Amino acid sequence: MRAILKDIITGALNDAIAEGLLKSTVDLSVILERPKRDKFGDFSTNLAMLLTKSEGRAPRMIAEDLIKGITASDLVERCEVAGPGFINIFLKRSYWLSTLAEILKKGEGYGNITAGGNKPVQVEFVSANPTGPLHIGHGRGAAVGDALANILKAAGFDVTKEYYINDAGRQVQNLGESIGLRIKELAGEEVEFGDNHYKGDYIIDIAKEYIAVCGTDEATTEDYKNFAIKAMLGRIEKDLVDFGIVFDQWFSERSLCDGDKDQVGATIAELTEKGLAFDKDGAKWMRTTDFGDDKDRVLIKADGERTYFASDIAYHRGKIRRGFTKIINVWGADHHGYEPRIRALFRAFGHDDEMLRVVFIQLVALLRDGEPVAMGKRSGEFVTLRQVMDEVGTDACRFFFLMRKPDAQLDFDLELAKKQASDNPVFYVQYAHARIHSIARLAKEKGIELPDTIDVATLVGLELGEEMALIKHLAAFEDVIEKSAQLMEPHKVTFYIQELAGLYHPYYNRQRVVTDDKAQTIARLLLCRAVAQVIRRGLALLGVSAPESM
RNA sequence: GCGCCAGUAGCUCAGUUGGAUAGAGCAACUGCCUUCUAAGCAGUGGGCCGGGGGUUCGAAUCCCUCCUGGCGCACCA
Repeated sequence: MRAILKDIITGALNDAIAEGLLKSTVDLSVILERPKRDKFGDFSTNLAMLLTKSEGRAPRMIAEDLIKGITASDLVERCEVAGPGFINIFLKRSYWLSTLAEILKKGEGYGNITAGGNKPVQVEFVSANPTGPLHIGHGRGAAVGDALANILKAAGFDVTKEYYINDAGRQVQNLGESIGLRIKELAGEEVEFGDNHYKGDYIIDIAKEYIAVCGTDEATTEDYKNFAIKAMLGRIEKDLVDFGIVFDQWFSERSLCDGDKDQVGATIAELTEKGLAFDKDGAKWMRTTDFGDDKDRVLIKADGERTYFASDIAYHRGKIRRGFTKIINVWGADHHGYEPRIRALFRAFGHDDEMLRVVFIQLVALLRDGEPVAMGKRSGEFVTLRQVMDEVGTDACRFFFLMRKPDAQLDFDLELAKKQASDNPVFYVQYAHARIHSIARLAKEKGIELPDTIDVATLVGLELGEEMALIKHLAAFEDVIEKSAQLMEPHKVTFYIQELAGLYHPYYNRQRVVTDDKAQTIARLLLCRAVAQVIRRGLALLGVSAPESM
């Protein structure tokens, strides 16, 4: 739709130039916006104001020369110059009705656009260490990552969702040791835990599982570690599945340094060859400062052990090699200091680091009736995703995680999320959907049949201002998806469907859909169907269900 | 000290290639159920867009500076 309008305006511009009214040949990309006020039209452009410099004339005069060509289009009802030189465009009602017909025709596919050009994109998210259960911070990352993946898919990208498993290195070593200690303890031995050991109850559970499966024979920390990683990942995957998230790929860090195909070693060797790695103080470093980092980074420590960063350069190198043209990492905001070195890696290997996009997830502050849940601002770290999910349900949980832009701290009120009233946004939106289905059921009972083919004539019964407002909002859905994908901000979809529900409820309250006026009833039923369809699709992008009755 | 993110209505937040009178939800107050779900709707009040400079026809938006808050500055992951 936007494209059609741009064509109209560009056409008007060219006409004006051809007639000698304008002289500018500057290639301006036409900026179209949806004005805040109805009286400013369905769309407006500031093109004339942008041309003042090159034309050397007042913007309103330039605008006058442009509106002739715009008005000539048969989609345009009228077109006027306003304010400092805006061109406000009003489209014909028939245009909007045909748009609604189009939306209905596309059905569930409405919302799919081609902006992504089918380019392969990877979204890596959650990637929590398999050393403990997912907490609500991970949950927010999971909700954002998954919604982002859905939105990018709708925007026409070829998306792969990936979880990076940190199954190598110190942390999982600590995990193995922790299990070993608990097993000894269970056997009645006196044990002492170190600061680095995991002491949660889940460790005891896994220790018991180990005994049940493998017996009490002497075993190595390596055995415990491998068992525990598997057990933890099983729990994490279960949490995620129950949260509605299924990954395309689980990528093991360990697989990057498996003996014969040691990609970490190979990547380090390559950096050394390029002169980008050097030895200092008994350690091997990467010269990340050459690529914008504020200090160089250690790859291999003086004790011979590799750093996490060493694995990560091999991992990201691999992402590029796997052919992804856009690489998205969803990280906790506390990792933002890590971004420059990863960016450095892209540039070190001659890639445009623009292909990397890191989405940072801010903390979640859990509240109950407005009061902080646990002491301390990091309460989110101590509450598991499972607890919250079980308490408020996955729908409310996911919706709440997506109500704010990822990089803004989020207040999550558990009582509000459970509340079945209009001040709970998730219920507000779902309720609009359920109401429409309720009407549809009534219509069906009354034997009202909807036509198979829908055109403008079918919809002429829609003539109220609030009906046009609904249609125009429906028509904006694809723009929202494009923008949301482009900026990697799923909350735009959340806001959009809240607005849509906010337009629908008053309409429902004021107007009756099923009446004795057959033609009007059918038109209104179709409008309702379109609203339900878009709400359902929007909720689906967020990973939230759309119940047909509540 | 340096870096990143933020500061918009009482609260939580939208507002992103600079646009017209800065928006929404909640909370508060006042109304609305013989009618498709009142789990809803209508109305009212509410703002030096953190402060100060600058850029220009125009700034919440861009630049500089200061203040405040969060986070990060490992041979941890």
